[in-house]
Amino acid sequence: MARRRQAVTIKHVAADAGVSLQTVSRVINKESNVRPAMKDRVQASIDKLGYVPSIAAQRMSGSRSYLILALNDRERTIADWRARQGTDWVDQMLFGGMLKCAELGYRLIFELVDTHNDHVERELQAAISALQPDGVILTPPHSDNPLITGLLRKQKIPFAQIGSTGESGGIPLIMGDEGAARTATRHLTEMGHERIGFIKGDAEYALSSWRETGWIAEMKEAGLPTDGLCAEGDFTYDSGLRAARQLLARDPRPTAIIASSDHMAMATVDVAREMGLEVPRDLSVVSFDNTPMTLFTRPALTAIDQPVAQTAALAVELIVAAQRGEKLPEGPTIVPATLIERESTAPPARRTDTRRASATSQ
Amino acid sequence: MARRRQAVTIKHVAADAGVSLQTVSRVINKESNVRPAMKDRVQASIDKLGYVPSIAAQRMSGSRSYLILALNDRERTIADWRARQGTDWVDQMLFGGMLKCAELGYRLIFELVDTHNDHVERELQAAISALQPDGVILTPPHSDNPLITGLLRKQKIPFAQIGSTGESGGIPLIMGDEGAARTATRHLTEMGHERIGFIKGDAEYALSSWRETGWIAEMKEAGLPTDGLCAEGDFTYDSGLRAARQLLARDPRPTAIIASSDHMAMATVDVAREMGLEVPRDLSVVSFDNTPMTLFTRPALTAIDQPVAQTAALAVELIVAAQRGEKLPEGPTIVPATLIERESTAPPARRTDTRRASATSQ
DNA sequence: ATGAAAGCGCTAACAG
DNA sequence: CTGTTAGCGCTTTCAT
Repeated sequence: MARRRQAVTIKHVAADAGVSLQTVSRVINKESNVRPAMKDRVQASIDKLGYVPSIAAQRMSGSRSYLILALNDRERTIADWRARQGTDWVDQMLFGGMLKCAELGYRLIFELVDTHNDHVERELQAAISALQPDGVILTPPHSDNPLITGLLRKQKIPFAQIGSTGESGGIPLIMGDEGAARTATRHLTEMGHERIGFIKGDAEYALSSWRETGWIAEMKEAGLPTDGLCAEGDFTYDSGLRAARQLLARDPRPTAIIASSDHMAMATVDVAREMGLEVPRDLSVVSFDNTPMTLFTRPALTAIDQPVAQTAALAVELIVAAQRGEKLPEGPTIVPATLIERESTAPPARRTDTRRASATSQ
Repeated sequence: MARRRQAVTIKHVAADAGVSLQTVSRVINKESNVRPAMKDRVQASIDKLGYVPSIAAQRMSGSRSYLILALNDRERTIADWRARQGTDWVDQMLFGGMLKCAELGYRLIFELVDTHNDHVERELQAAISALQPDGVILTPPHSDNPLITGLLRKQKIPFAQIGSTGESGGIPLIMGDEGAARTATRHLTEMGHERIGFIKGDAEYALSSWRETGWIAEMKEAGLPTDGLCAEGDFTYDSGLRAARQLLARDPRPTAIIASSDHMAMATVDVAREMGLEVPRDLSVVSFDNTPMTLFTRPALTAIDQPVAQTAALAVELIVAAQRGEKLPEGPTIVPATLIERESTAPPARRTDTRRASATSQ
């Protein structure tokens, strides 16, 4: 086993530029106390030799590892991978997080943790000890896990909490779930829908209740009832089936349903079809998440897009800012979610409604 | 900026166990020359203190970084992420690669490179210098990029080449593309199809021609013609549209088409529908890749599954084995791809064929 | 503004 | 089998 050494080290650069190690180090770290002429000379040597600092060595002596850990729920992530249904969550996390990291000279490390396990602390501590990350990104449903946030706070590692309002001392980021639910509801009320059902997401996720709150608020403002129009779900297709059956069994039937996940929306479409209803003619469906499947189902689903990539990028930015001691925004950073109109929504068919000219929205 | 030190170091363990640093190191690295009693004592201290070695420090002195780099094409990966179509490639790479790494005490780092760029070498060298990985996984279409393989060979970093037969000195792994194409073809010939079209993949990928070869070989063995039944494609939906139009314009029309990607298969289904043909009644379609969309299209696509996760896991295993100086298998490791039968294939309709009883295969 | 010295946590090489 | 010594490449003091 040959001992592999760094090809070009700071020493080589120092020798080549005829300066001390410190000066090179200062240039690398963009410290201010280096004369421009000196800096240029050193930079020239760096470029010439193709020198890149070793992260391991930087971490050994300094305080930064240039590593950011993105923590995700192991069980759920693996289940998604195994199902091969392409939820796109991981991809979008990497898309936003990795690229932003690269931009800032950091590196994103994707990591799984057993949230439900008592060993979370041990497991997380192991990852931290091994990697010494400069920051951690927490994702639902464990953005507020006190075991995790407590550990990070104690170790003074900056952490972003996606989908949390941030009572636990991290940097909170939310994807505007309440507003998104209002947007979805308004989209339907403006088309003339009055009985709009809502299928909740997994109660373990804080965003599930935010979405419900948004729906209720918007319905109230429109002067529409919500009693009996809310069904329980847990994001899965099967739970969507149950919830949709429950809602569509009502008399009068809802003319539209908002589902808190694409899978539950797909289940709703399937239940409707089973009952002889056509989407969107007899039932409009709006889903949450905008995962790839919304493109391939027929009709394609009108969905609330979760700006996962953008949120991950922002999380990285804020962590780096925190790490540098910069001032952070006050409350939670809200990344607004937008509605993508596809083919599953239309004005209600059987109402006396002047807007029913076109059956499908564009 | 507080200087963050390791909470528990090898020193603490050594002190706690009353032994030298070296002994602890030996226990960590599972070296054989430690007496069981001693080893147990040290292990007890490790467990008690919750000690985890710092990979930065391990890398600094030793020869291993316990990091494996998975290299992917930047342009294509980002395009996929942006399109949000959930190709699942990244997920499956992580699924297989990350979990296997975790199992072996390694960590997978997902990295993007600009293959078409002249800076590949510089870029890769930078990643290697910064991370000092113990191994690298190369993925199509750059598994055989001589700039990359040359660099890795020179630095004596073990590397796996997914989708390559390994003339460049790496560890070759292929997903049995030729056999898979034969399987797909046989699936159709056994149903009674005689005019089976084939849509090629991007010529930049070696596997594109392997698949073509398999189709030709199987057709030949069945005594069926292939002339004029092969159309160019590049994996994209649009290229699939063109290729399908070309094939279906022939007279007599093919009764089945094998597409080298799911997107091209979906395009084929759309073209068929446009021409008033019903899938699978009038045209059977088999696709390659088995990405999530095959589940959501109607009809759901019969597809050749690419065992990406399994291949990535094997790549990690082989790299670690190489790193440890173990002996590797001789030729390319072939991970067989399997056919997943869904709804897009059926016996041809207009033939005098005894097997036409059921219109759709299960 | 620049340089010299002292480690960071760990392992390779060598003793005993 | 176990311990000692000398760095790995870099950044942090502290001098100059």
